[in-house]
Amino acid sequence: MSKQLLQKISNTNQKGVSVIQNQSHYSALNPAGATGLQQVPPLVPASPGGGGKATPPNKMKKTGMEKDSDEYRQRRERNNLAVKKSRMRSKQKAQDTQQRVNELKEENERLEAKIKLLSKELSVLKDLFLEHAHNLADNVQPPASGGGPGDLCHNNNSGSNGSSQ
Amino acid sequence: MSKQLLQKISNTNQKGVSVIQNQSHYSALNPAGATGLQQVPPLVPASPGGGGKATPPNKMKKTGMEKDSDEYRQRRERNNLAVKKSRMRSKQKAQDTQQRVNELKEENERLEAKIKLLSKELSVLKDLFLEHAHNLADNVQPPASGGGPGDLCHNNNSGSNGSSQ
DNA sequence: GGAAATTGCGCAATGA
DNA sequence: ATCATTGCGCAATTTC
Repeated sequence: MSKQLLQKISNTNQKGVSVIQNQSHYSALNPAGATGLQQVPPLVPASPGGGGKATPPNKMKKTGMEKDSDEYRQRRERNNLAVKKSRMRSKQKAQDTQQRVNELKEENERLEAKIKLLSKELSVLKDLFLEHAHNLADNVQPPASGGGPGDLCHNNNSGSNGSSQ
Repeated sequence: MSKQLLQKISNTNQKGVSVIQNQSHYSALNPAGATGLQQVPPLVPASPGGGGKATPPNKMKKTGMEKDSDEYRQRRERNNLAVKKSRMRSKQKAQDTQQRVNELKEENERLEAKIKLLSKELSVLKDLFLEHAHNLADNVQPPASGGGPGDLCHNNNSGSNGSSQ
């Protein structure tokens, strides 16, 4: 709502000379001379009438480049098609990329969850090891007395894994 | 990469004078047949697509909506600006998304590597456990004999995890 | 050199 | 009513 004032006023002239140059030929409205200040020669003058006003830069590659030309129309149509196709592709690509992001994010979460799980398992096992080590160090080796912490062989690990997914 | 630049340049320089160059091709003179490719007939039967707006004999809702109107010109200019801005953003967004994909891919690789590592660690520890259990089951419980596989207390685990990122 | 593909840009309809 | 989005066509340029 209020931040478009400083962009490219460069081409937005405001000196009073609105050089709005329509490169069309029709211009009964704006016959040459009105603006007087007219540069930027249209590469495609396409000036048909050629009456009095000389459109000097008649630099068309081919004679007969007029808009009514079959050649022209055909080319335009082809190009329009190509443009459409290209844009469609572009859009699709962007979409695919976005989807890729989603997939990757998902997988990322999965992987992190797995890491968490593995870390936990590892932690448990290590604790068990430490405990065992302590028992050994304390020289406490009761064959199978009370249900103390000496019962190391029971691995209460859940299904453990080994297979991913 | 350099295409845009060149384009811009071609449009602006060469004269040093920034002219608006309002390319309203097609227009009054443009006959109807130009492009029959119009799926959605606009409320205002303008000429084909793009900048086509003319069909001179037209009932615009607003008197003074003609091209020479100040109002019109102003609106157009504003819209052009908005369009440009929007497109810029769109492009930027696409770019960001692409970058995001790359980042995510990288992180995924990292995570997978970590998983691999953790899995390996876990595997080793489990093997140790099994071995120990075996020894117990075989009733082989040498207190601390030679450096056989019974040396369970050595945890060659490096710092490994604990910290993320 | 030529055809298809990109790209920047403007217009108009439409959405918010 | 204003700005933002989007589809479309044109033309210049690039790519093949």
